Amino acid sequence: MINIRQSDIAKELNISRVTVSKALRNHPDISIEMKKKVNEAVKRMGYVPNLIAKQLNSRKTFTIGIVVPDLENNFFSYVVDSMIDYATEKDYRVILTVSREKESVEKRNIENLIGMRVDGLLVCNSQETKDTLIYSQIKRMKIPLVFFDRVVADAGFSSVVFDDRAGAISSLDKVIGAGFTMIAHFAGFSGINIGKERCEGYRASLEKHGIPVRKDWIIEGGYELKDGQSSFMKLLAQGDMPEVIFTVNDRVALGAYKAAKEAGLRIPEDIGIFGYGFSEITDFFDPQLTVINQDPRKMGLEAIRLLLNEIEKKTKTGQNKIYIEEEFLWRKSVKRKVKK
Amino acid sequence: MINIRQSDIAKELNISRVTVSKALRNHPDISIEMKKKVNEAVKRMGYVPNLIAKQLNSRKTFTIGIVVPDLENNFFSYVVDSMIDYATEKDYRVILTVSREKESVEKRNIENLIGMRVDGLLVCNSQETKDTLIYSQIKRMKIPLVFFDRVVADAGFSSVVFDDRAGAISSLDKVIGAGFTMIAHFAGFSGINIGKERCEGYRASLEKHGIPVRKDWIIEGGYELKDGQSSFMKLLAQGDMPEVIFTVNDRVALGAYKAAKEAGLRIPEDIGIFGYGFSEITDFFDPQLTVINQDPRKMGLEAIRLLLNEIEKKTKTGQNKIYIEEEFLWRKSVKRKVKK
DNA sequence: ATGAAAGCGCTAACAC
DNA sequence: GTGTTAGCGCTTTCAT
Repeated sequence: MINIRQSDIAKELNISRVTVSKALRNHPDISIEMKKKVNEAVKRMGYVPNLIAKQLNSRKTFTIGIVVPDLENNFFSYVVDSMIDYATEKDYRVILTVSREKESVEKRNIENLIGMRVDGLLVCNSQETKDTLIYSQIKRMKIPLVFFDRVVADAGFSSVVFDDRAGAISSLDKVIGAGFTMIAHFAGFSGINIGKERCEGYRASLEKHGIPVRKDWIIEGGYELKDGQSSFMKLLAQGDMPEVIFTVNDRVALGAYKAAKEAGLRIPEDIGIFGYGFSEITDFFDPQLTVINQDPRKMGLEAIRLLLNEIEKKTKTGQNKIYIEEEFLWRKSVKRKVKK
Repeated sequence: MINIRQSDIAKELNISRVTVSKALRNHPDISIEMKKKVNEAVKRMGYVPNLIAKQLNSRKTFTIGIVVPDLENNFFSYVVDSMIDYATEKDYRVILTVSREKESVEKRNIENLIGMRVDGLLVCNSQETKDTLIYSQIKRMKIPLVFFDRVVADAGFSSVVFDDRAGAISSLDKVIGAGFTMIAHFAGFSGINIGKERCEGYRASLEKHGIPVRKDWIIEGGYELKDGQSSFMKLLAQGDMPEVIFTVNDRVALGAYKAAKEAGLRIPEDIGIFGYGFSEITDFFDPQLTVINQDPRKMGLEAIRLLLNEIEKKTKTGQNKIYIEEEFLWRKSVKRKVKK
């Protein structure tokens, strides 16, 4: 690698390195002719300023560190995309790391990013994450950090999350409002937060409308396609079918689609299906999934916005909790019984 | 932001900063007891080494700069994911930039990454990119660079690409081998490289098997869903339907799906559809698309592997051209007429 | 208007 | 074993 330095330009022009530095930063000290000369030499010699050196003595890197659990999950790739978009607009760079849902990797990534002296961190925890020591250290070091989607509670950092319980309730309200009362739920595992809140919302809405909550219609499984399939099979085996199924996420919904079709049931004529997800993916479903849409771009944007504000001290650090509104998109996979 | 430096530890322990530096790097000079003392202080005081300073005098950053045109395109997010995977494994970091298919942004991103003194670059050009000046400069600076997917030819860099023409031919061969002769093609625009090669492959295979190429069965459109729909409508309007449609990519295929279903045609019973794409997405199609699979992870992995080898001088720079094999996945959207 | 000196946090080379 | 000196490429005083 060949690198031209300011001092090379200085030598070439027989001036001091400081003059070059000032000229490059358009310092009023320097005469216009000199600036012209310098800029010319810069082009001619192919000088590219060394940001590392600049960062070292400014103690500001214009770099944001991102930690996501997994990029294979398209949700996160959209989140990251929107973050980079905004960062670029504001002249920040992004170092992207992936934890593969491993607590140890998450920790290593964060240490690495701190070592790089990023100006701030955007973190979505891995599913494993229990040990919050590193976060209290970040707090002590006063490094701005914003959690998104998954949060270490009580660590004293700002966060951007969805309000799952509220989203579930308002969606169920709509489905019930459209004339349905027989609604099953393919839940995740009640252990994990995400599944719990959605399930609670489901129960709350039914109760609100005086619809009895049937235990045999809440089927706990996992969060993957196969879980949707097996839950559907289980439901079918029980014999007593609901009109609509509310699924904990889009992969489970797709599993339900497959199982339903294999059982010769049409969607939405024979069985309606809706659930959590995000529109970019569920667009592909046939029929398009009626979805409680969690917009990854909104989340990414709010998170990095908040972080940059905290970095630039426009907002108090660690005090903000933003809820991203979920949007209910009524599409093809559920058919209204009652007109709006 | 609060940062502890080696000198702070030195002061605390009443020793020289150099001793700290050496102890931290486990230098044989230093006694075991001293190392213990230092490491203890490190923990206690929350010292995190400043990589910026380290990079400045080692002139090595262990950082790779990536430029992709667009992360919304899931293909690229998988590519990036696999790159980060491998980079992390080899203790490299990744700065990720997105050009949004803009030449100007691509250029700015690259300059930025060079300024950060990344050890190497992984670049997929924007669709606009014409001006190759920056690439000749990179060549002059001897910065290792590997192009992937889209390449600036003759810039003297290594590259990793798919061999579209070959992939199309071998796939068409298989479809023809399964008993089909009436095969239409929804092409992109012949102006763009990607569409051209695929179309050439289509023609070449038909000709090889003595099947006349019908001009009215090569329908040029764009690369988006709506283009697949309109191409299908056009085909339908012509009245003379093929048995199978070969589409230039998966979005066009999905458009064809939609239009076919609306026209009351069943896939694959009434019409078969297959095309370029990648399996992660086309899995969602109903029925699953028979696809010429371009594996993004393979591409990402080969690209960063090659780059790291060039960085570490295990391979000559700029001399390698790797073709990623495309894999034909025979799935549900085309039904064999003849047994294998 | 131009330049000399000092320092950002770290490491390599060379004393003691 | 431990410490001193110098330098990575840049910027920020402060002289001239």
